[in-house]
Amino acid sequence: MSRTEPRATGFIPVSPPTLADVAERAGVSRQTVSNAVNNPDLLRPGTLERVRQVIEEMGYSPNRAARNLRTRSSQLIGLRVAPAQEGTANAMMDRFVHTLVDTSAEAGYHVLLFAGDNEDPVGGYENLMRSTAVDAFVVTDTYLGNPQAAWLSEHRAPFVAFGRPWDDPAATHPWVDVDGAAGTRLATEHLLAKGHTRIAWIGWRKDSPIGEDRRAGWLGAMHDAGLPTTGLASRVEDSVQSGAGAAAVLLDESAPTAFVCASDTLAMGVLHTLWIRQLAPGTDIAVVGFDDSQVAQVFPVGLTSVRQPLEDVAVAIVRALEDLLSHLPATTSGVLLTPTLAVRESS
Amino acid sequence: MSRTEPRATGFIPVSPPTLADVAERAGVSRQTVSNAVNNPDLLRPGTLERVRQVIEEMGYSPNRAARNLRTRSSQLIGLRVAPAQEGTANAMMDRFVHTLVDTSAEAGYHVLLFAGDNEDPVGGYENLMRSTAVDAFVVTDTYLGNPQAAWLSEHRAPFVAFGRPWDDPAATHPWVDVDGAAGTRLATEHLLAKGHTRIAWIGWRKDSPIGEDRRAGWLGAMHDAGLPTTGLASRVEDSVQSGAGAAAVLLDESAPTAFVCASDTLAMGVLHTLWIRQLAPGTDIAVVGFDDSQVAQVFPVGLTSVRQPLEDVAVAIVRALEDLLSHLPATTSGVLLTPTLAVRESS
DNA sequence: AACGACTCCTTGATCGTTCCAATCCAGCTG
DNA sequence: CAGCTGGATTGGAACGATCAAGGAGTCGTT
Repeated sequence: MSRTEPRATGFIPVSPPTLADVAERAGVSRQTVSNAVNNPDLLRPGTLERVRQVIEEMGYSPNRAARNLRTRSSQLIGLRVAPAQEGTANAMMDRFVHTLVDTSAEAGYHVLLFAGDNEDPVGGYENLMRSTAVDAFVVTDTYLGNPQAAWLSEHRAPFVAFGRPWDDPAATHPWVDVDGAAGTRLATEHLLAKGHTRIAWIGWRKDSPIGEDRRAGWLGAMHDAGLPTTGLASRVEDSVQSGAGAAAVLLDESAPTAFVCASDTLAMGVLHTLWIRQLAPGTDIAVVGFDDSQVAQVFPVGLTSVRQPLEDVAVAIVRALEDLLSHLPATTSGVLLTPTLAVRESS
Repeated sequence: MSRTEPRATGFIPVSPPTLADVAERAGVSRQTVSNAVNNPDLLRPGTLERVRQVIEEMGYSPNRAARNLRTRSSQLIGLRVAPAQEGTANAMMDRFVHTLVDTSAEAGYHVLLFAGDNEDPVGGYENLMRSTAVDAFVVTDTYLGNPQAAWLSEHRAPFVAFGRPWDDPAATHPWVDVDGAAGTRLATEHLLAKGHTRIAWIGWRKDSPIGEDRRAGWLGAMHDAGLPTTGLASRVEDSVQSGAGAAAVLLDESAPTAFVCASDTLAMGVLHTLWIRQLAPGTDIAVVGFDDSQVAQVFPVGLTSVRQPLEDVAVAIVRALEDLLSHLPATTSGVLLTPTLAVRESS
């Protein structure tokens, strides 16, 4: 009687079996089937086996909408994707999304992408939260003082940030980040070990906390080695042209033998300048980039680059999400991971 | 009475308002509120206005799970992401996903990413379909004779493919693809217009229908121009090294003045060889790649490349999905779009 | 023999929405 | 004025799962 007549008619796709269908066929109650799926321990082994077999036979999977409605959870994690824009190297995001999807799948979650609107950055979040479409969010762009983290905190929406709360160290939300300073320190020490002493820095303008963090790693390593840094640093915007320009100026004025850059994009610029000047990367002048992007890997001269452990970031984020959603007291509020160095021909 | 006491207690996030809450406050029935949201035309203007105001006041959004359960649709589109793997240039996928998310948002859909397992390529699809978690799928990797399209067709799962059904021209599912041959023809004709006559081809092995398609564009353009092609083509696997090797051989044996490549990866290899031989791309030898990937854009010498109209692909896919899900007769089964040429310094 | 404790399973209610059929009401017709 | 029409609104049922109680049945204890 749960399978009324009109449901099986016509060429319209036949509805999948329900809990009640399985129950009837197995000669047990709905709840028992439910338990077979969600709490197998509650059933006697014999019953469990029988129910499982019927489930298999009928190809039953719990209807997600019904389950979501009842349990008030969707097993979905929302991830905002910025509007498609040209040029910006988001190959890193690609790697991150892949690992996030893989990792959260293991924890029983799927990833829901939603469109971001630059005009109204929190609109998408609000919508999904109010309609209880996702259980939590992963927020990735916490760098510029964007209002998302604050807004989500205020509205008590569960979320984990990829990126430290730079502007508000007192923020209480969980976050995972990569230690940029440790990365550039790694790069600089690698160059020091190779015998370089005049190691230049090309980074971003002062208003980027991430940029300042990365710069600090270079500066610290140089100071620890007792080396001077005056005239060896420059701050430009993140583009190939700017990187090329900065490299040209530094080469003319300070004669460095190596460059550490805040991004692969800037490093590309350096390589460009070297190329024009007929200097061989790696032999004449060493170059290290940041992010280990696609370009670093395929460039005719492989670019040594600081590589973020995005797999570990994804794992940490998913773990934080699980803690958050199980209403456990958060184990820790922030996790800081250390990058590695992918060494190639350019250094 | 719909708002029982315990719901508003404690620090546990207060439940969002429901249809019934809005109805009570507005002094109308649930159904009327529902109509205000979904079928405004059915309401008298005055009523509509009043209900809308209450909705606004209370910050009401329909609960997605409940709606999904009742309507048997989730407004979600499933997209499988291949397991994270190193090296393969999927920056194109990145661009595609962005535009797909944007486009489907306009049509009221979100994109659900799910993990793919190489062992069991259809497992993820089956799961989501049986649990009615998504309304349809977008399948992107139809190149190698993978079983997904066939499996989905067989199980009557709604889906649209990005990529032609090469192995089965009789397949009836909707698809959208980019005309690779037209792209390489465009590239070749661009080079012909620049005065080149000895234009070489570096492509993939014969078992790739996409590769053969792209090759055909070059071949056709050369034939149409009455130019010989013997000794000017080579087939290798898709890697920088292979491209570099092929370029070296071709330069030695056939003295081409230009290269058309089946991918940016191969074009990178060509540039590498030119670099080693101190030949200037663009002035000495012209090079054209395929996909307009990140590397093409930032390479010290900008790489001319065939650019797939991924935005248009996304739009066409979403349109096909809408047709499919509204149970309209599909307007057309397949859509073939023409790429453009992004001209840079290398040609 | 009665009782509680425990295991295993079942029953009714519920989540929040939309579908369906029924009802109300004003305006028109004959 | 009854009868009809059609637009606006309503109440009950259903979607398919889980939750919260409650019943059998078995066992050991008093």
